[in-house]
Amino acid sequence: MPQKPSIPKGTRDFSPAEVTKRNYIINTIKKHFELFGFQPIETPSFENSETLLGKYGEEGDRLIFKILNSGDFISKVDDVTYSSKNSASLAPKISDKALRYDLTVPFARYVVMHQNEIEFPFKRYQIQPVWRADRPQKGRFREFYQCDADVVGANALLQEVEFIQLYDAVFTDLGLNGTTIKINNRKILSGIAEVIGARHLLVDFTVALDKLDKIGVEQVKTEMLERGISEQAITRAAPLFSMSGTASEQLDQLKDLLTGSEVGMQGVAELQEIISTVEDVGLASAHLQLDVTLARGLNYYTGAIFEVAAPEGVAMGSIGGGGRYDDLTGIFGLKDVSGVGISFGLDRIYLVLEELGLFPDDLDIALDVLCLNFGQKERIAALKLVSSLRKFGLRVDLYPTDTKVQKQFKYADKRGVPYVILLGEKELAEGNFVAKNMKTGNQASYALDNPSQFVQKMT
RNA sequence: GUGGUUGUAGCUCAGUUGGUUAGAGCGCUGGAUUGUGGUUCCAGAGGUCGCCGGUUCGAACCCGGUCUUCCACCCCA
Repeated sequence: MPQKPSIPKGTRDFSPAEVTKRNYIINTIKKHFELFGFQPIETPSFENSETLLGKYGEEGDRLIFKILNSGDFISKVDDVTYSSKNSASLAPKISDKALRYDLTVPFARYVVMHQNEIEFPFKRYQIQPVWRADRPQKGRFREFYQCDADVVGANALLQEVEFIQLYDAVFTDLGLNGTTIKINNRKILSGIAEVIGARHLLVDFTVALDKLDKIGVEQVKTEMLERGISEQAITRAAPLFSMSGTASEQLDQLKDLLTGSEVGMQGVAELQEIISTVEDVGLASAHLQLDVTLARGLNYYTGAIFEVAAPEGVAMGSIGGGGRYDDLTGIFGLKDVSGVGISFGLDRIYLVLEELGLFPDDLDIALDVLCLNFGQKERIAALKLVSSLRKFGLRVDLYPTDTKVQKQFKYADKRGVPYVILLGEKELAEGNFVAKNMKTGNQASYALDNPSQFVQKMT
């Protein structure tokens, strides 16, 4: 019995038209990464489990795909663990490898392992798939691509500015105008937690605060209470819930709030410098927006935090994110290497471009010319013509069999080929070929020994 | 991991309180048309109704389980 084919939940096949569109996005991102001086690296699809586990918090560990050991792995498990039926204790005994969960942690591992060959500051980019054992929903998959650019080994706010420009350059080039680059600073969040007396609850505080635009003030307060933050502390943090005005006005309000916190004031100063530099330089199409409620889940960010929102009116989670992490490589034994990085969410950008109809029209033309097949006698002349046209850089194909002309035309029409060449008995005898423009229906004939005339005509 | 939702032809979907042989549009194949596509006309192929089990004389329809889709939560790109 033939089995019904299927693919795992949250994974996708990509058809030619989709791959073409994805490549268009990837190539645009890659182009700008390189224009900004980033160099490509690649790392393995799977890492040793200990490299990944514990780096993304408890929730993250649950979402890491674990790879079963090879061989008779179950016989090596001791009886107590085996009969305990406890996944958490059994997993490490039967799995010592796991699929890459993001590109940042493998990059940190790469930097530490190759520190002697690297020239710092090291700017690298990496475009590879990552895997998460998550429940799929809109714009969320279990296998998806991340396009990351990071720089490590230099600690200057100029880098934050550069990443904002990079976001702007890529989204402008893609025609995606009106994106919002939200920026915040982890130090400000720490400072606030400090001055309201909830330092030990920083994570709970930020996770709840992050939901402000989604669930509203009252529910955020409720969630903070549930997470153990006192009513008094929430009252003190109240100015945050209604921050408004320009970036510099908001920064002034933050200064008032954070006067007692050294780290908080430092965050304000950093943001001030980044924002004013970006204002001086200017952005092409993106808006930079200070958003004090921006938190981002990952615990390793220590300074600036970025998140990019699609233009207004497009219902989509963030299409990019990033930030500064002062000590990412520390967990692998290399101290005092700071880094900043951003990530582009390829799959989500695809959905947004699709929704707004921003993919170039000519992207789905995969063949410029189809030469029809008239049979044995004309074959050699057709093959010669096809290869000489290919030398002009045209994408040209010869229909493989000499079926009915009607059928070959239908094929050309369906593939959206703009030009069809007819080279039959008549043309061969006269030493020329006929080219038909499929859009206008016009046809003209050209000398077989001078195909460049046709090439000039079609461009 | 929690809650909900979806699954019928290649695609989008109908299908009456459970009742003979499960339909439509689009697409596909062939023909009208042996050197001209898109439009039109004619004909044809294509289904274990997601899968497993149960109830029933009888199940696409009711019940249970399972997988899948999409959505919300958690979290995140």
